[in-house]
Amino acid sequence: MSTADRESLRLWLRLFTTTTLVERQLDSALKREFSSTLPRFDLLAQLERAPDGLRMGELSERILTTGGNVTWLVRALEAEKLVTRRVSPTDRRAAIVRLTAAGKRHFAAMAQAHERWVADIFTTLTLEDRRAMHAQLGVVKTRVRSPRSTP
Amino acid sequence: MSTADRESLRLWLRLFTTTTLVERQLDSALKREFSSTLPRFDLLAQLERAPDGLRMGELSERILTTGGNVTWLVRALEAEKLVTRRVSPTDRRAAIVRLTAAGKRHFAAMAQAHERWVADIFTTLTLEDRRAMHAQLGVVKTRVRSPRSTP
DNA sequence: TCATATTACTTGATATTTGAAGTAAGTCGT
DNA sequence: ACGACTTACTTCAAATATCAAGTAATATGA
Repeated sequence: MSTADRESLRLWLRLFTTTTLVERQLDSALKREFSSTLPRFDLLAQLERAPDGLRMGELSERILTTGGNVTWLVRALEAEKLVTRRVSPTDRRAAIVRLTAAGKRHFAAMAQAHERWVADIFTTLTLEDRRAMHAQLGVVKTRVRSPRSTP
Repeated sequence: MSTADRESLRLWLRLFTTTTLVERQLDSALKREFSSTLPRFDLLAQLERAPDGLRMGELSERILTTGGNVTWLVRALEAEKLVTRRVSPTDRRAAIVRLTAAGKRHFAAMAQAHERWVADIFTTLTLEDRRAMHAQLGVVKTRVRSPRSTP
């Protein structure tokens, strides 16, 4: 194993640990303050950005989870009247999920707190560092999305 | 919300997405090639580094998971003869987990492949970038471990 | 225009993870 | 050396996530 490989491994371990720690912190804060969770928050965040709603499949791609899980999440959110689901007018197989007015309000409140928490964590980095890291992660992300010789 | 906050959010989203994508890729490769999973691999990796074994509590801290989950994982690995569990001679409440010879062999094979996969993903970054990111993540990690005004 | 894919989603069985009790063993102060 | 904490772990139930079918609707192509 070369030095470069070792550095990659070190980086990956730290990336994983750090992300997990941040994730836990945000998730437990959402639980504590809003009785919600990060996956629910992420799903709502996707819908917030899509005024015309999203299909189940689009949701599962965007929040990186399986279809079955999205069905489960949406069912729960629907029961709480935060989202609605209706059949697509152009494709009767597809279901289109949208935020309700209550969902928007609820999300807005969570988003504000979430933003504060995230900002508080990452302000330990300079703006420049954050931008650099964002760019570098972009490279990795692209690489993983289009694996070459990889697994 | 300031620009700085927006940058933090952007960074966090990308951090989360990228990590999740890498995680899935590694996990599915481990499944495919070794019928294993990332959590199992991580647990074995901790044991590999600890020739004298680790207590259940130490394991759960290191792999960032709950005690109940470690009990579950260790039970499964024990059933496959990859680890052993014995009562600590100095503290009869504590269980000490160690790799078996078979466990070491099995881990070595996985580790080699795992390393290749990780290297393959992260070599898209220059060595310098990897080191920089590692250092920056270190700052964030420290920050999350000792939350100030945060959640 | 019909048979054959393909796509979009749901379902149900499993697997995994968490979280809150519960149990047993140590520690501490008196 | 006793009672009241603390610690180390396990258990069990509930919450989440995955995976493999299954169902229905749409597309494709002879």
